[in-house]
Amino acid sequence: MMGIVMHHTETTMTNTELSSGPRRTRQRAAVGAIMATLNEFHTAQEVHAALRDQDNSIGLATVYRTLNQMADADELDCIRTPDGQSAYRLCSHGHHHHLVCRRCGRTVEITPPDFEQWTRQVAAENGFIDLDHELELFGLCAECAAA
Amino acid sequence: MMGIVMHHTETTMTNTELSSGPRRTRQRAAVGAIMATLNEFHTAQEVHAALRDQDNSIGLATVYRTLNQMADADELDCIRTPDGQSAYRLCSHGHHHHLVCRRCGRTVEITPPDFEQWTRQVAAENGFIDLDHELELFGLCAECAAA
DNA sequence: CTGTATGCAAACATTTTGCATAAGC
DNA sequence: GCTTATGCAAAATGTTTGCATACAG
Repeated sequence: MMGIVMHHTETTMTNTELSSGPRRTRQRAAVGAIMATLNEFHTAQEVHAALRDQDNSIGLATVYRTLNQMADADELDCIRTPDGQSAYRLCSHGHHHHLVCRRCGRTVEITPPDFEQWTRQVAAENGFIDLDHELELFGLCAECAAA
Repeated sequence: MMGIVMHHTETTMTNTELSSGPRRTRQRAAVGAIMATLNEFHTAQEVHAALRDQDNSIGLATVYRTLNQMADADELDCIRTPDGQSAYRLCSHGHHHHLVCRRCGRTVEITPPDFEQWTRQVAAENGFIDLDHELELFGLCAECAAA
């Protein structure tokens, strides 16, 4: 973690970080493809099961790794479901937020007025940088409320 | 779970559910007391550790059970932290939100303008009831940014 | 005394990680 | 041919549960 000195004379990775992202593998393509077809949030387990069901099974760990990476790369949005699982969805066009039914999981996209701008202002006022935020509303949708 | 018929002639619990809530035990009092002193969200593990530190140690499972029960009884608010733990806080009268440094944990209380009112409006527009929400901002505070 | 609450340890579920192997570039 | 990605199984994590015991009412 500290003070490790590398003594080998030359690395193979010559050019300055032209490494150009992750390698294109069947598994990564499969995850990307299936995420493209899903419009709601889904857990890693669900994605894994869905791939298995379409005879394109890949390792569960790989699903977790890939989803994490895609989320880190801002390709996916990630939220925590009320029961504590991570759920992912294709990240379209800048952050957005959701109104989620805590029973059936139905989600509605919402856009708070002036929200992003307000977060920047608050952060600036308090000397914070490198801002991120999390905003979700939870409730019972009409159907679940009726049932 | 179903169809279990009790054959003993009389139960001890005579009157119609005058059971009057949970029993008052040292452990439950300890959890209640410590939650009363905390103004931020804290996980079960943190509560357990805090009690141990003040030589009032109780079982971890009991902490989980008690917090769950208090949350079910609407005595505590519960959120999920970004890393997937449940965090509890005394259920106060009008929610507030925070700007949290993701390095040192320093928190600043923030009050989005018209936020609660806006959430009610959005929920109503979408037929959602029994609303709850979660809003936190994360960033690097000035000190941590300098370091 | 009766039944609920506790503590402990084991069970559980979800997610992460170590390591040998396969595969991309 | 380097090096990254994968799969598997094991570890780690956070939480819940079964059961014998302690204790509140």
